[in-house]
Amino acid sequence: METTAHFPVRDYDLAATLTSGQAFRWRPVGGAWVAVVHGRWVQLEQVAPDYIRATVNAPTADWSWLQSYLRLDANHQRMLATFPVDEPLRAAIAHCRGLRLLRQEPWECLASFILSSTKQIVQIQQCVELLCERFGDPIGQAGRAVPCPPQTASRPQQHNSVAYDAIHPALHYTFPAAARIAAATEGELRACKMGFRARYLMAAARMVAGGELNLARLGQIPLHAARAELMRCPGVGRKIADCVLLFSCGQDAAFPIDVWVERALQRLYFPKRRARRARLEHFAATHFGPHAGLAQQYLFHYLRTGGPDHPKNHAR
DNA sequence: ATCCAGGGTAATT
DNA sequence: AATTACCATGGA
Repeated sequence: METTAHFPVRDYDLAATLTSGQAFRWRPVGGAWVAVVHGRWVQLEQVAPDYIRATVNAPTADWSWLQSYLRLDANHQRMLATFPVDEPLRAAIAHCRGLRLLRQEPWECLASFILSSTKQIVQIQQCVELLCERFGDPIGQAGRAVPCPPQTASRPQQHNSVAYDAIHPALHYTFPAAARIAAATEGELRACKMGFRARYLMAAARMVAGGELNLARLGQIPLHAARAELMRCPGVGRKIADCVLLFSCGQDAAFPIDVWVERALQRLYFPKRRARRARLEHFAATHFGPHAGLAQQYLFHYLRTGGPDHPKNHAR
């Protein structure tokens, strides 16, 4: 049993994947990335283009939880080969070939994206972290128990992770279970800066904790059925439902359309006249193939970090 | 200061 | 069947 494991990879850009707006708890620490996954503290580092090193805080024989999370069994080349050959996708893939999808824990993913509406990614990160600090369980990097978080744990230095981990290397929190959120009050949730989303999160937590909404089933039923199931939650529309299905349920045809992707589809595929949302949804469902969700992630990442619309490229 | 952010909902046109 | 206001909050 080891606390370190090495995973051979090909076309896996760890940094791009962990910062592409699908997961919100990864923080840079030196050249590595730290988060809590499946209740365990874990540090990941791309030690070479074809190797990812994982370090955990307790001797571990079974790494399947991490292999699943990183989707290490996915055949990335084959997935890219299913894409239609068009210029926007070609440019997006050329910009970052190793962008991957993760398979996160469904409840964490659902809760996080309920908090995402009309928020910037940095804001979502802060909100999620605050939620974990208030309602999650403290765990230690070194595997030792963390008896009591410091009194000011609610705002540990703005989450500047590098400095923070150097000073308090052991302080991390699990993502709170649905039952824990359901047992809180809406006021306590609002104190985590989630505003009007507190009511939505509470409702979803009760549905999940009460067994009324079975997240584990969402990956095994047709996409449209899974989507409808998630949209029973107040505050969860098609976009958030598709995010949860794509980022945590392995529904690879799910295609969340946010403001960035909508602009991309509009400008790149319907430059002449304005296409309605329903038109874009139909186009996405028919044009990009069985791995449409990955294509969506490529367009999103490209537009946000280097595409023609990016500020650094002085474009409009 | 004003605008906008990985939206959703209910109220108006 | 389409727009519009509103929801809290913080960063740009």
